[in-house]
Formats: sequence, structure tokens, C-alpha cells
Amino acid sequence: MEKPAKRNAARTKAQILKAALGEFSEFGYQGARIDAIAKRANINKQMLYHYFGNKDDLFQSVLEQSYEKIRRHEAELKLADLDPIEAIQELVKFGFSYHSKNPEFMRLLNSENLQRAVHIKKSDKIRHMHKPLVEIIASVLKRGEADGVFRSNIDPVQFYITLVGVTYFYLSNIHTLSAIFDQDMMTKSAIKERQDHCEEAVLRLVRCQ
Amino acid sequence: MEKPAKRNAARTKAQILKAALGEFSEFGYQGARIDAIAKRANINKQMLYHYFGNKDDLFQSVLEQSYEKIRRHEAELKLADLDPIEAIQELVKFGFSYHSKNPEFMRLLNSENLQRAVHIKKSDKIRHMHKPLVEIIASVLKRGEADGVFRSNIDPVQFYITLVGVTYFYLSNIHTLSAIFDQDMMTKSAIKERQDHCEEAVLRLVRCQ
Amino acid sequence: MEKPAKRNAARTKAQILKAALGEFSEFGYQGARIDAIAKRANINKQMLYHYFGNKDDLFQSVLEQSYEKIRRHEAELKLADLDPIEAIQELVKFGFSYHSKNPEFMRLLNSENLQRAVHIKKSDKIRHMHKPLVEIIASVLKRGEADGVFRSNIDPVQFYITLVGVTYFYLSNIHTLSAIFDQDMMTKSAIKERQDHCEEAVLRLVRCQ
Amino acid sequence: MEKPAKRNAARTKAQILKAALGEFSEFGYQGARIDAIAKRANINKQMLYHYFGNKDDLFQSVLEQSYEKIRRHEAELKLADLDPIEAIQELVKFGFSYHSKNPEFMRLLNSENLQRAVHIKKSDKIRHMHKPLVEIIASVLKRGEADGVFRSNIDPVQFYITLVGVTYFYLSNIHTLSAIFDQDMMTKSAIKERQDHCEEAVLRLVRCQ
DNA sequence: GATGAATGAGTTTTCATTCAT
DNA sequence: TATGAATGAAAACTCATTCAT
Repeated sequence: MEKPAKRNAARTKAQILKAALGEFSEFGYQGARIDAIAKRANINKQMLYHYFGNKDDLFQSVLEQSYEKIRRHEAELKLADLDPIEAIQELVKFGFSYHSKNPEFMRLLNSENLQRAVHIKKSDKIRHMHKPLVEIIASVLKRGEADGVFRSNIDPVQFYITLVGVTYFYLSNIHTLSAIFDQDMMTKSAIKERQDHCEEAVLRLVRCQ
Repeated sequence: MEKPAKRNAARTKAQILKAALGEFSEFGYQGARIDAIAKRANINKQMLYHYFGNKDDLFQSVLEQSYEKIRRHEAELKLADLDPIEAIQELVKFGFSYHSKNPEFMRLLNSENLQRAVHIKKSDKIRHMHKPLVEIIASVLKRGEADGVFRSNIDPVQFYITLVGVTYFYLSNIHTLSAIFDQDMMTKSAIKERQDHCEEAVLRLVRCQ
Repeated sequence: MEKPAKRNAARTKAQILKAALGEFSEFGYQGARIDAIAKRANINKQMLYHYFGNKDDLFQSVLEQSYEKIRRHEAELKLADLDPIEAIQELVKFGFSYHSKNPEFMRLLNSENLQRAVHIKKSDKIRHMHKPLVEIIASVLKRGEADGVFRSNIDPVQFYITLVGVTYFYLSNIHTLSAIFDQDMMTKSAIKERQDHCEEAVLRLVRCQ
Repeated sequence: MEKPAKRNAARTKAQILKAALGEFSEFGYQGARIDAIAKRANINKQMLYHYFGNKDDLFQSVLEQSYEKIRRHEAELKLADLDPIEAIQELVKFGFSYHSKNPEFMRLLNSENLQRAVHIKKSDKIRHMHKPLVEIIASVLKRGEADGVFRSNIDPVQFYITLVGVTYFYLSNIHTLSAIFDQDMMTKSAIKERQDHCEEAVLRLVRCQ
């Protein structure tokens, strides 16, 4: 016998978050519709307000959840167990595969930048999520330096932004890039080619000589 | 003597485009308000529809104008007159200064990517604007290779995307980056630091060894 | 005790339909105003969109309801119980009294013809409403023929169109006819005179000799 | 050598009237657009206001011209030269052929009835156009009575309305009738069948016994 | 006589949010 | 916890008409 679908706060909330992620990432904050989210979540609109306050707070929750997810996946890379070069390669690979498989996150950030990061700024959760990441990067760079394979004095934040910039920019702007360069950049081979290029660029950035 | 403010189609159109650029870049396509554009342009709303059809077409016109502008500025760099290394440095510098001074363009692209490049895809103008750019880049890379300072077989499109990625990504995502890394990335010194980092990264990408 | 005026979907829908019938018939589809309908219905405009979709669909609903009503009234005439001559007289009488008392229906049809029947064509409901009517007419004609009072081979659809034509045309075009013939055709006596004339015309059409 | 297209009041007016007839009859008074009329007429919108005042007055002008045209054609039938039966047949035939070839007039009247004949009521021209018509009909009926082929005391206005009703109603409501009876009533054979039926109906109405 | 730029009020439709049950 | 009816403000877009040249 099926459990009754009623009165299950946790599931309702999860449904709403999932639906909201879909809607927000598809249309951006401004283009997303509360009605559409409710329909996607198969719940009553009022539930959404009950659990999440309003559209802004809901967006913030979605963003928090999404940041948590990517940071968790990054943490699972176990970069500390890899030698520095491999760790960098792993990071590039991860950037491509994660954003390819989860393009919603890029689109969420896209929208959030358009909104000048209002939601992130309000979220203590998100703002305290990134120190570990910087520390992990810093430690990889340190180890590489110690091993004599990486240059010294590479700023981990700058490096991270470059790493993400080369990979993420391609994927997040893939629509405009495909259009202006008149080539489909979403094909598997195009993405593979790009990934190789990025690996090259990032390694050359850190390596000695 | 004041020129009469009335009955001047060219000026009206220019006012509308300018106002639309401001509004669209500030709030994105979805967040922009036709009423607000009309008010900014100090014209009657109907004029906007008269000259530009509708919100979509207006956005497209703004985008076309903006692409024209940046490509025109790029063309004025006279990269052919510089030696290859200098040309690359000039490109990095240009990327920073142009987008710093004209952040509207990045925000327009941001919005356009959220819309999956619908407007660019409709615009023949834009789609035929980029061949010259690729050719210029290719020629710089060729010259560097001939001079023995650049590696061979660097794809100009890949290179360009990387070049833009490292510079543009920082500036276009500056709000979220500032928030998550809890540092103000919009200060002059932060931008200078980033620019140096980018120059380093891009040169290392193309240089031999 | 008063029933509470709030939160009653059925009543709200009925109010909207009634108000829409009034507005559409008074001004035609194009002349009708959604705002005016909402005001007449004493409801919020959005309710109208919530329940009926848009102006077109609302018009269609009004039309369906109106067709249902007249066909229901026709069915209640119990023509099968009358002898053929009386049945015909009853039909003429009905045509006059119904359209006199419910001029909205004529005006709706007037508007719908101006729109080339777009709404009817979209409505399966309406298109399946008329077979019974034709069958009833056909059976009256058959009985009259069997009784030897009516001519043979009268097409029921042609006959029905003529029947309606002579009665309905007078009432539906009463404004232009009154104006061009410079007589008030809306007086009781004028309508009575017209009705007698129609009865004469229709009976002469079907009778033997 | 071509005459210059400029500064020709008569032609401009004629173009406007023709365009207005097209637009008004296609969409009705309310649905017609001044802009569209100007475009159809290939003239400047202001010309329309210059020559015809406003939308209402323009509609009235179109209506007057259209009534003039049909009355002129009717007058040319030379019914006085025909024997009464033939004259009646001629009238039926005329009704069909005229409205088939000039459906704009019906649509104009359709719209005008929706507007409760406001324009006709304002037009002295139209209101004085119909006496001759009634007189011609009356004279045909008189002659038929004198010849012993028509009944006596047939009211010419009633008769005329019936005559028009049976023919015009079919054509003016052809869209709704086709839809509800699910047959294409616009085919040549359908119109021929209807015309025969109408002739039968009208003759039976006037003939003795 | 002719042009087309300009206007203000209005039209349909949408949206985030709240209320009653 | 859940439902869906109800709201008011605002969104994009349109229209008849007038003004400046």
C-alpha cells in the first residue's frame, strides 16, 4: 500500500526546491514564474510561500543548495591524495564534467550576477562555504611548489578564478559563442577539444619554466 | 541657439537605443521595463514601438550596436603593427579596459546567454561580424610562430575564448566572486592584480616552452 | 442569513459568463472590454483569465452557453406532439418571441459572423448541437407530407434557414431597417405585423398547392 | 508621360474610400484600424483625417457610397419593363448575385447593426435613398395584383424584408451556418440550390393560391 | 495638398502574493 | 499541513488623433 502523499513536509520542500531549480535555471530569476514552479512541483502555490517565504528567499535557498552540491562534489575529489599535476588535471576535468552535467548551476550564477549577487550577499551559508576550497587549492599549489614542479607565489584565488574562467566561460557562454563563431560548441568533440586546451592552459600557468 | 527638440527621427532613435542599453544592461532582458526605457529616453512609449517593433527587436538592436562597438574598438588596436607578444598583451589590456569601462556589454551578453542567444541567432549582422576578428588573432599567432616565440598549432578560436574567459569571467562574475571570496574585487588594485595574472596566463599559453 | 459572497468558484464563473454575455452582445467581440466585463461581474479581472483563459475563449464559452440555451428551448417546444401546421406556426412564434426576449444571442451571432465564425469552428460542442434540430424539423416536414398537407421533398436545412431568415433577419437588422425605411420596427404592433407576415410566408412555402 | 501622383484630391479620396471599404468590411467598424486603411490606400494617415474628419465619419461615407451603389444597381434592373413574376425572379436573382459579388456590403451592414445603426441615423443621404425602392416594389406588386397573378394587400416593405431576409440571411450568416450544419455553404452548387429555394419561397408568398 | 513624427489614454494580459476554508 | 480562490499593481503593446514641417 502506498503511503498517503499528504502531510509530508520534507518531501514537499524537496519537490519545491527541485522545481524551483528547474524553473530558475531555465528562465533566470526574473523570467521564472511562481505559478510554473508550483505546477512543476505538483504542489499548491501557498505551500511554496509557507515553506520559503517569497520568490527571493526561494531563489536564495536554491542557490545555497546548488553551491552546497558543487562544493560537496569538489570536496569528494580527494585532491590531497593526488600528486599536484594530477590534482590540477582533476580540477579541470571536474569543471568540465560537473558543469556539463549540471548546467543549471551556471545559469543560476548567470542570473545571480545579473542581479549583482544580492542573494549570495544575504546568505551567510554561501559566504562561509568557500574557505575550505581556497585552502585545498592553496595546499595543492604548495605541494607542487615543494615538489619543484610549480612556480612559487601563485595566488590560489587568482588561480582558481582562471581555472574556472577558462572552463566555465566556455560552457556558460556557449550559446553566444556558438552563434558568433558559427560552430556548434555543444558537441562532444568540441567539448573534448576545449577541455584539452584548458588543461594545457592551466598547467602552463602553474608549471615552472 | 538651441536646436528644436522636436521631430527628429534620428535623434529619437538614438535616444531610445541609449536608454535601452542602460535599462537592458542594468536589469537584463526580462527585468528591463519598456516604460522605464521610454522614460529614460524622454520619449513617448509608442515611438519605441514605432521605430523598433517590440521589446525583442529592440534588444536585438541594442545587442547589434554593442557588438559593432566592441569589434570596432578591437579593430582600432592595430595589432598588425605590433610585435606578437605586444599584440597579445594589448589584447589582454584591451579586454580589461574595455569591459571595465563598458560593463553594459557584459551584462547584455549575460542576459543573452540566459536567453540562449535567441537574439544573436536572429541577427545576420552579428553573425557576420566575427570572421575578421578570428583572422586578426590567427595572424598574430602565425607571426609569433614564424618569429619562433609562439608554439605552433594554436587554434585561434580556442585561444580567443581563453583570452576572453580569463579576463571577462572575472569582470562579468565579479559580484558573485566578491561575495563568495569575501573580498572586493572591484578595487583598482584588485583589477590591476588580476590583469597581471591574466597577462601571465595568456602569454604562458602561447609561448614556446 | 446571507451566504458569504466570497470563495465560490461556481458563482464567480456564472457571474463572469453573465457579464460577458452582456458586454459582448452590447458591443460585439471587438468592442467589448475585458475591464468592463470584470466590472459588470463585480470580480477581479484576473479571475476571468483564471477561469476562461482569454478574451477569445471567454467569447467561445459565452457562445456555447447561448447556443445551448436556445437549442434547449427549441427542444422544449415538443413539436412532435403538435400537428404539422401547428408545429410550423409554433416555430415561427418561437423565433419571434425568443429573439425578441433574448436579443443578445442575435448580436453575438452578428459579431461571430463578422469574425467568420472562428469561435464556432473551434467549438466541438456547438458543432454537435444541431443534428437533433435538423431531425426534428425533418420529422415535422415528413409528417405534414404524410398527412397530405405539405409538399414533398422540402429540404429541412433549407427550410430552417428560410424560417430563421424571415424572422431573424427582421430582428437582427432592425436598426438599419428602421433607419432606412424610416419607421420604428421595434414597436409591439410592428413586430406582430411582421410575425403574421412570416407565418404566412412560411406556411405558403410548405403547403401543397 | 505619367501624370504626377501628387496633389490630386479626387483620387486620394477615392483611394481612401476604397481602402476603408476593404478594411471596415473585413474587420467591422471596431476591428478596423486607421493605420491599416492608410497603408491600404497608400496615403498618409493625415490625409484621411483631412478629407473625412474621423473614423466615424469615414465609416459613414463608406456606408453611403455602398448604399448608393446597391440602390443604383437595383434601379438598373428595369423591373418596370418586366412582367410581375419575372420582376420578382429578377429581384431574387439580383439579391444573390449582388451580395455574392459584393460581400463587403453585408459585412458593413452587419457591423452597422452591431452599432445600432448610428451612422445610418446620422446620414440624411441614406435615409432618403429608399423611398424609390419601396415604390418600385409596390408597383410590381400592384401590377401583379392587377394581372390577377398576385394576392392583394401585400405590404411592399414587409415583402421586401422577406425577400432580402431569405437571400441575404443565408449569405450574411454563411460562416456560422456552414459551421453549425457542417456543410460548406459557399460552394457554387450550394448557392444555386439556395437561390432556387428562395425563388420558390418568394413566389409562393405573392402568388394567388 | 502632403508627410510622418509624436502623443496620451487605453487594451489585453501577467504576476507575486494573500485570504478563506 | 494543504487547497485554490481572490487581489492589485504593473507589464507589453495598441489606437485614434494631432502637430510640425
